[in-house]
Amino acid sequence: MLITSTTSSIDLQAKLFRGFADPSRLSILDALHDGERTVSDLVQATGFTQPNVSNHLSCLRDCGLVTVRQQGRFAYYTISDDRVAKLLLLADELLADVAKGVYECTRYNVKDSKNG
Amino acid sequence: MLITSTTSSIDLQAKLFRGFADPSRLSILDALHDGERTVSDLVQATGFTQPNVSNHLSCLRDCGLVTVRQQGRFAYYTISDDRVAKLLLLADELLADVAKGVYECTRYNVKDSKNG
DNA sequence: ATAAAATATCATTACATACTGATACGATGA
DNA sequence: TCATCGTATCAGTATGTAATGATATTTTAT
Repeated sequence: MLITSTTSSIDLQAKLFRGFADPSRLSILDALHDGERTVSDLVQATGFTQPNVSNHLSCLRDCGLVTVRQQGRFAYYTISDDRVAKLLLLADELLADVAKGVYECTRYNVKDSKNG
Repeated sequence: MLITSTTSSIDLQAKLFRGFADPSRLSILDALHDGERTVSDLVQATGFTQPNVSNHLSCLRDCGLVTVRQQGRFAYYTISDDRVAKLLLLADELLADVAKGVYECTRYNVKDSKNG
């Protein structure tokens, strides 16, 4: 594979950010903030359906943002890297100043993560 | 508006990350890294069409990630906040370790930002 | 006044992806 | 062995959004 198009750093970055660009996944990451949780824990914490949670987890796992520890029929998920939490924190800080603009931005409409 | 559903912090965060979750917008932000640029500059730097660049810029502007300075018929765009660059840098660092997983993640397929 | 340049906006189209319901799989306990 | 639990996977659907081409708007130059 010589002349093939290498996936640029920018494309990977975009893909990484997509991992964070969904309220469901953010809710899950938020629920993982205090330590490892089973899928059922996360289902209960978020109110999402179990397949939905599992799908998002598999996405986050593939991207290396969370890791799994299998124990019996339970799967314990954890945030894999401190920088994930760091990134979320930095985003929150930035948001504190630009929240109004983000809120009013009509380009994309994120549906409410709660009371769907 | 009393009983209305307040947009949660998580929804806003997701929306903010969406601003970064697109290769075109990242390319534009990347091109803005060294200072302010006109729309034409960005069109040339990225190879995207002018309406496309303008659309993304208006999105980034609404979200407060870039600011504009009008001068004659030119519009000079700048990254508005240091933390935007900081966030991108942190993402790059994280990516250095999880890139393989992100690359192999099949959940979403970001199309190549170059050679479209 | 006219033409050209720089930018913004609009409608349309095509595609990506989040969600759901059904189901399969593996592990545990009776 | 059988039933149940926890989790993963799949196909189908609906929706959101990025890109395009056309056009409007404002500014500068001749």
